[in-house]
Amino acid sequence: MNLEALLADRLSAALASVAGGPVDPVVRQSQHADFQSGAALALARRLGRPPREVATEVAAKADLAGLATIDVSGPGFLNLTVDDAALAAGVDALDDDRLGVPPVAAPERIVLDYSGPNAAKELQIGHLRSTIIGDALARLLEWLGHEVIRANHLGDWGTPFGMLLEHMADLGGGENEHSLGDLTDFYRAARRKFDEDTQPSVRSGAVAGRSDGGFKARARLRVVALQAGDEPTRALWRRLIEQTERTFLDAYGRLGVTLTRGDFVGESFYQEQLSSVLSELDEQGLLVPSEGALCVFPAGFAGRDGEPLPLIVRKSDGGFGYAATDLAALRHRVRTLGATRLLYVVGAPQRTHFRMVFEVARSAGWLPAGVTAEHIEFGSILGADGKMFRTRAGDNVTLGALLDEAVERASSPAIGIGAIKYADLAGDRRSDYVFDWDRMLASTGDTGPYLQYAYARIRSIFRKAGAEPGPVVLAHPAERRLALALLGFEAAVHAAAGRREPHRLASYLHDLAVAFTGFYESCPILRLAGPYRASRLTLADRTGRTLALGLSLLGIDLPEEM
RNA sequence: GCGCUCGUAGCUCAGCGGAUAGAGCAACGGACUUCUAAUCCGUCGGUCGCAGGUUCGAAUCCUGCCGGGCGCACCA
Repeated sequence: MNLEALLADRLSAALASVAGGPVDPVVRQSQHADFQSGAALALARRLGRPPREVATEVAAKADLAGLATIDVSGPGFLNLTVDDAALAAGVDALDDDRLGVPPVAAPERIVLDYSGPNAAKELQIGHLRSTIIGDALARLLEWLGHEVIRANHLGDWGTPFGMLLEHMADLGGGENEHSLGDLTDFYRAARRKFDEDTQPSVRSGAVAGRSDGGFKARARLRVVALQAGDEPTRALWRRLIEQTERTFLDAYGRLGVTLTRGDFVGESFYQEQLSSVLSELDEQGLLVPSEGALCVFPAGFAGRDGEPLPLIVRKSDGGFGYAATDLAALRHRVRTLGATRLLYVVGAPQRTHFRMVFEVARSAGWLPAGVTAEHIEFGSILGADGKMFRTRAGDNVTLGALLDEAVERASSPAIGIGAIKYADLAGDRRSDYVFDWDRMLASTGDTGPYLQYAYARIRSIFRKAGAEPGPVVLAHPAERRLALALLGFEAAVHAAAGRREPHRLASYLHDLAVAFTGFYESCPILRLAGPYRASRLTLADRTGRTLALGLSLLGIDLPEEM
């Protein structure tokens, strides 16, 4: 049941009849009543009539029988107060698995690109937001009835693999798995060898020496071998990728993220499509040689010096960068996978990149009418000092270490990890946020534990309650407030999914928990007998269902007890 | 330099064209013989960065300025 939509429906009929055409009823929650509409104010101006007069006419024509009462207030607001009987019936009806929310009428096929860590590295805190936000959106959109194709765009290709594979070969070809046991150490060691090799060319080290001379050069050759399909090199590469995929899946499992191995489609997958990306762009006359590279110059992008900014499709050394891969992936997702909507959950700093990619794709005809691409950007996680969140030593924080600390501090995986996820999802994703253990683990306030606690109390009641829930009767103001909150679920889910803003759902759930806690404090249940007890049990039951469903859509677990 | 983005209560943030700007934290004062007090109730606290403009109405839209962040050709 969607109260707002129901009220808006009834009001828009009245508004249309007064205006002689469709008018957006703009029904919103209000402090002055359950809901309000300011539509008459705007309409009055259009009609050149006094606002209160228009409002009065709309109120008179609105058919709200059995649903709400309406009155004109202030300069011409329409205040709507929902009938208690309608509220009670609405809550009674929330007894199915979907809480009365129907699947969308027109499902889309959505490719949702998120997480995207780099192979051969552990997941870092830098991947946390993309993973958490992306997974919440995946769950939400899927639950609403869309077909969601999760795409974990792994960084499994490119220049760093030269040094990684060469280092791996030095260690004995990766025969022994534990050489990759700690990927962070492995990566660091390779990096160190690469950086410490200052020799300008391979020539001086060509005399098979024990010194590591020429590591850099060998790494470069290794990249060439990888891209040329050299089988021993490919075998090393596969081994490395398999190992890292295993560690990613472990981390996703711990985090409670729905990505599976089948969702892993790394950059390597698109390598054989790159030449045709190039040729199609060329056929359309979009490709421009510049300083040795092949570029597209989408309109409206200027660089530091005011010159047009290129999207570099092929580098001057003949290699392909991420722009080419992103274009290939986009084309593949539309053309082969048949997506009607592309979502990229990637940090805000890449905004320009995605604008350019989308613009070029449109020019190339890879984003036809009816297909949309959207960059779901998000801000950074900051430390208490307001700078990027790092360890004391200045290193990136690994996800494993972060989750360990969360579980230790909360002494419960569900609570610790839920706290991290909730903190990430509770604010506007575009804003940076400060990572603060004490705040996110607080049992009071807008936090995961607060919501989980409300749920645990409900479960506790039902462990003790003998009687069955019964029809809702609203007698206490706290019951009414809770009922109203319960009926706001559908609107919250649609707001969150429609704008790809999970915090709309998170903050709804917090409001619901607050309404429940108020009810819990002032409306005893177990002590009662008869219809009021049954009614309150129903209210508690619906709250529990809504919290459980809502939090599951955000990817947050709920303990039965706390 | 150009572009994008953000500046709301001491702190962390909602609100993004509508009625006296909301939460949480912190501070202060209350509430447990009562379904989990990991809770609740109350008080205190804001010229919504500054200045103009559009509008019946602006934290919300436009312009300028100040301040922070990010981006600006071969790393993704």
